[in-house]
Amino acid sequence: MYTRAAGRPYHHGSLPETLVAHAVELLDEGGAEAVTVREVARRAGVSPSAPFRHYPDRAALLAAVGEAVAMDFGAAQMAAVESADALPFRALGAAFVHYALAHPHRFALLRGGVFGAHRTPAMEEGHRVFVDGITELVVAGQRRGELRQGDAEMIRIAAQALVYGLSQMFVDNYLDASRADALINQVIDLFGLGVLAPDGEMREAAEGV
Amino acid sequence: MYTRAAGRPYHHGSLPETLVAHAVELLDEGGAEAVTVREVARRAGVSPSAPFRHYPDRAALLAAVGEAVAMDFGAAQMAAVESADALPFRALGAAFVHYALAHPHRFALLRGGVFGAHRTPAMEEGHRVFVDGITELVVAGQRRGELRQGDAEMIRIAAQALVYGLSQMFVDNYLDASRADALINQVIDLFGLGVLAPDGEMREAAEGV
DNA sequence: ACATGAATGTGTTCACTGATCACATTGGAG
DNA sequence: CTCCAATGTGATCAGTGAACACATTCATGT
Repeated sequence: MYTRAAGRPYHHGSLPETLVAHAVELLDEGGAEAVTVREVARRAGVSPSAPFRHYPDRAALLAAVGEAVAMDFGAAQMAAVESADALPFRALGAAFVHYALAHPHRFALLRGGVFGAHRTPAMEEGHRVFVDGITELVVAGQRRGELRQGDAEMIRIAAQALVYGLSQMFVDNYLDASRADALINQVIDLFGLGVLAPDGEMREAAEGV
Repeated sequence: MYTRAAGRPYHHGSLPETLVAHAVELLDEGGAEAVTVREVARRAGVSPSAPFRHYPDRAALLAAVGEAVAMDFGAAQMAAVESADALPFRALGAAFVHYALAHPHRFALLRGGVFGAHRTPAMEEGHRVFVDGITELVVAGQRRGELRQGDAEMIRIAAQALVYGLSQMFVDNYLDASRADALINQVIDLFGLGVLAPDGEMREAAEGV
């Protein structure tokens, strides 16, 4: 049973935003499966069916949470690339992994949202901007002669996969989070130079293509 | 209400295995969340509470599913590395991504299982063998002068992150699965050579460390 | 051969969840 | 000031994980 608190007026005023805020809270506490419509309603001090006025179903609520989280993530990435005097790639990669480490459950949601198939139209745009920005950075690096020539899009994808996978490994406790910084730097260095031995036959054969 | 089918004997005989088999079926059909204890019981033709005799709770059943899937995955990886005459890394990476593409839901489960924090003791051993095998391959490559010197463990982690992230991107429909083979090869090539331009200043500075 | 205890399956029940719907309340447009 | 659309409520439904007492069967020792 639910009975409205005495003080609060019948109409909440800004329920959608409040719901999302509490949902993010629950997400951070116990992952997506802990985000139950009822508990969100409970925290908002509202009846169990009230959220359905604003979100057709639980998935829609989670999608709204995904959008909110995506905004926050995007802002963090922007901040990182701007505060980096040099080596923007390293800064971006580190910021990406750090966000995943700081908010593992948000990262899991982003995986299915921003980077997944469940992108809402609103997120589509932000994501495109983000990705295009990175590709731009790659092209600029190529123009300066720093980065290898070739399909910039493909280079971006490889870099993204690397950072993405590294983040996931940390989140899954597969790697020791306390060694995160050192590992990130080593992995990025390796990605810069390549795993093939310098002056080795294999490298020269591959380079000669 | 549930009533036992007329023909079947009271005791099933091999319920645990049957339950896991049906659970894997459900996993492939609709992901982990589609694996409900009741539906598994239903398919096994057994009462809703029967599974709890063999698995203390749903999580334990899913763990058993994880083990079964891990075996299958491990076998696929072994087969790939053995059938590869040369370039075992490429074969391994491709097999990894292909498994993820063929069984996206299994891959998601493995993420939290084999590669995650929820490893059962039984999986721990298999995983160790797998990882040690890869590190061995790296060390062998270094001895032959093919691969760059340095911490073999770190090289393994980087390669794993790359393949892991690439798999996830395909699974999440972030990348076009029909272009998988070409992309895998390009990304692995890039990982071999490194993204820094050959004969560039940045590479020489980094190499000189 | 047979009794008996352990293992396994059944039925029922509970609390919780997502979802729906008729109804209550209220703010704002006219 | 009235009425209506938006918003919140309460009750209810089916499906879920889980616990429990009970039923059935298997296996083991004598």
